[in-house]
Parts: sequence; C-alpha cells; structure tokens
Amino acid sequence: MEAVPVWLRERRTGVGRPAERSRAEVTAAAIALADREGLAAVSMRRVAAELGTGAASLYRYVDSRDDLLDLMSDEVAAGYELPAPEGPWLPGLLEVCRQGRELMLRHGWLPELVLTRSALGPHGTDLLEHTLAVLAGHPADVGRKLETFAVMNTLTAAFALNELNGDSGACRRQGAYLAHAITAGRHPHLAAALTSAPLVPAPRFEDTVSRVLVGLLGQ
Amino acid sequence: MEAVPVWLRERRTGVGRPAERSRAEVTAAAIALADREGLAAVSMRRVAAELGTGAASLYRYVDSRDDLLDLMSDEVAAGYELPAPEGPWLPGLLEVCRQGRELMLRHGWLPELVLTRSALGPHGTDLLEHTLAVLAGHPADVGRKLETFAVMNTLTAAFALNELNGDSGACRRQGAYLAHAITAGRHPHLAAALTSAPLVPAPRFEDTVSRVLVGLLGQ
DNA sequence: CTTGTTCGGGAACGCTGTTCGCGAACAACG
DNA sequence: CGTTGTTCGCGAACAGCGTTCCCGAACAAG
Repeated sequence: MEAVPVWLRERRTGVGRPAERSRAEVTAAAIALADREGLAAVSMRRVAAELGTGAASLYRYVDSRDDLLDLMSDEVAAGYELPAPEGPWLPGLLEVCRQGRELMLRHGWLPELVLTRSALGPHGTDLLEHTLAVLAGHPADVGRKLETFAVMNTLTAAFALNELNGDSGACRRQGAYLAHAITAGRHPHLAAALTSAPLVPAPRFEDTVSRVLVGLLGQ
Repeated sequence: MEAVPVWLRERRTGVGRPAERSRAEVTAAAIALADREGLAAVSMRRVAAELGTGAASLYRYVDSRDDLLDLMSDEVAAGYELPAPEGPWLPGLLEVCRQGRELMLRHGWLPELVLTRSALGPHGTDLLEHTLAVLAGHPADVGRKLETFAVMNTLTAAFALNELNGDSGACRRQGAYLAHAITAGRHPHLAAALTSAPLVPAPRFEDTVSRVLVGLLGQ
C-alpha cells in the first residue's frame, strides 16, 4: 500500500550505521551496466557485483528492481538541456524531441522503459514543466497539451527503438516473412510497396514529429 | 542463425509419432492465461499446466517463449474485421484504430507486446495490406504510408495502455509525486495545469488519432 | 560503556527459460 | 509381424532470477 513513489522515500536521519553507498551510486551502476550489456543484464545480482557488494544490500537503497528501473529512466532525463523557452512553440518542442531521441540512442535500453512504464520522476517532471512552458502561449486546452507531451515521448521512443533494432536481426526476420507473404500473391499493395521502395527507408524523424505536432496543435 | 520467423517453421512430414497438440492450441492456452492473469503469468510451466502437459513439451511447438509471445500477438490480430476498403481514407484508418483499441482493451497484455516488439505475422501482414489498400489512392509516397502504419499501431497501443493503467495504482503514484512537485513551487505551469483541469481527463481517442493522421497525410 | 538504530550481505525460497536424454508412439518397409 | 527411422512427451537438471530473513557489524547518542 506504499503509494509513495521512489523519489519521495528519502534518507533516514543521521542515526545508526552510515550507508556505504548512495541511491545515485546504485542508479549509476545500473545505467553503466545497461549501457554495456542491455536491460536484461540489469539484475540485482549483476548491479551489486558492479558495486562490489551483495545483492541483498541493494534493497537498502531501492524497494524493488522496478524502482531501480524508474530511477534509471529519470536519471537519464537529467541529460536534457532545457533553455528558457522563447519564440514559437514548434521549434521548441522539436528541440525537446531531438534531444530525447539522442538520449535514447545513447542509452538503447531507454525506449523500452519509456514505452512500457510511465513513471514521472523529478527530471521527467521538469521536462513536462518545460513543455508546458513552451506551450504557455498556445490556445489549446490543458488536456491536449498533456496529451501532446505523452505523444511526443511515445513517438520519440518508438522511433528510437526502430532505429536501434533496424540494423540487427529483428528486421531480417520480419523481412524474411514479408518476402514470403509477397510471393504468396495475396498482398498486392504490399508487394507493390516493397518492390518500389527501399525496404528500410531512412526515417525522417524531425519531419514526422513535426507533422504530428502540427496535427495535434494546429498551424 | 535461424533467420526464419516462427510462422514459417511448419509441421514436419507425416512421419514419426503424431503430435498430441497443435501450435494453435498452445497459443490459445497462452492467450487464455494472459487474459486471466496477465502477461507475467505466461511462463512455459504455467502454459504447459494449462494444457495438462509438461513444460519441456512446449518446445516441440515453439522455439522459445519469445516465439510464443509473437504467436499470441498475431493470433489476436486475427480478430480484426477488415471489409473491402471503400470511400475516403481517413474513416478507413480510424476504423482500424478503433478495432485495434478494442482488441487491446480486451487483451490487456497486448499493448506491451505491440510497443516493444514489432514482429509482423500473417495477420499483422494482412492488417498492413489492408492499410495500404485504404491508402491506395493517396498521393503520399510508400515510406510515409508505412510510417503511418507504424504510428497508428504505436499510438493505439500507448493509448490503450494508458486507459488500462489509468484506474489502477500506477496513476496514483504519479499523482502523488506530481502533487509534491507542485507544492514545491518550482513548476508554475504544471501547477496551473493540474489545478485548472481534471487530473485524468477523458481521453478522446478518435479525435487525437484523427488529428495525427491528418498531420501525417494531409487534408 | 550501553543502547538504539541502521547497514551489509550470506543463505534460502520459489520461480524462471531452456537443454538433455530416454522411453514411448507411430509410419513405412521388408 | 518385426524392424527401422523418426518424432513426441516430458522428468530431471542447470543456471539464473527477485526477494526475504536474519544476524553480526558499525555507528550516534545518552
């Protein structure tokens, strides 16, 4: 029934044996491990080994592995550089998306976390605040602005995920089946599409996001 | 190095001991289990127990748990009812999204699979073919149409996921932290937004998707 | 020095995906 | 009918997982 998110459970008083590590240290170790070997490698035991300690010790800093994943997401979100918003809103939002994509490409495990869990930590909250600030002069109602924030994150993560998976095996598999589906003959439009164009066209990230944002917010 | 996807690995010849079950039966059992207890409950042992057999037996029908998840996704995609496309493209695509959302709400484990893995099985391929058929008369190039297909699926899944998580604990946690962030005072726009509007406004699915599609494809 | 409190972490529990290998079941062939 | 080839069912085992228990150690305060 602990409805309190990770970020609010803070360090106890200065009494008792002092902790040898900090929550930030644990988070950093988990991020380093994920960057090196992927999200699946982030187990409590592996993270603990990274720190030269035992798995059970981590539970002094984190309530569960899921909490640790939330901390990782939010910590990366600290990498946004958010200047004071000025000028028209579209370039402002595009800059946010551009930075988001870069962070996600640098941390290939991030898109999965962003897409499947929606926890907003301190830095995520700052990002939302910045987005609302960019849209401060826009006439859309609050609901649509929040919706825009969610769509931006989702689309950026999905885009980054595609880019990351694009070169590896996942796309080959799909390609293999699509090729089979084409030769079967019952998918004329698909056949026409895939023979008339490169299989994986260079995705135009900013153009696509821009169109979506204009669709949502007008102008 | 098996680049062949699940759907192409077919039943062997009629030689040897006949199988007691079928791949479809295994898939159906996994779906039933996921519907009842969620995706986390879909372990090889649990699915096997559902069928009254041993866990190792499943590997006669499926190469891995991931394969089974792909089969589950595609099997649900068989639930689309795709009439021959006619009329303008926007209502045609909206109907696809509407059906997708309904399927995902009926199978709460689907959004996660759609968002994180992009495998296209036979029924997914049919859906793509249908989408391209609806857009047959549209002047956009092939790349943008494929992109539109991906965005439709992603957005629908993300929307459904939010609806499914909306009432449960996940949103409470977020709300708890956001409330804290507001009282801290450093997020004026956020504070204004969350006090001037209901915390979780009724999401207007079709309106949002419609705006995004028009943004991507024009008109 | 004692007391209160916290931290570190080995050990254990129940679970997971997957592999191995053996016995059983069947089709085809002689 | 018997033999052979092949597939299937699946118990047992392996390595790994998240998490909890619990006890000894380490410190602050009195």
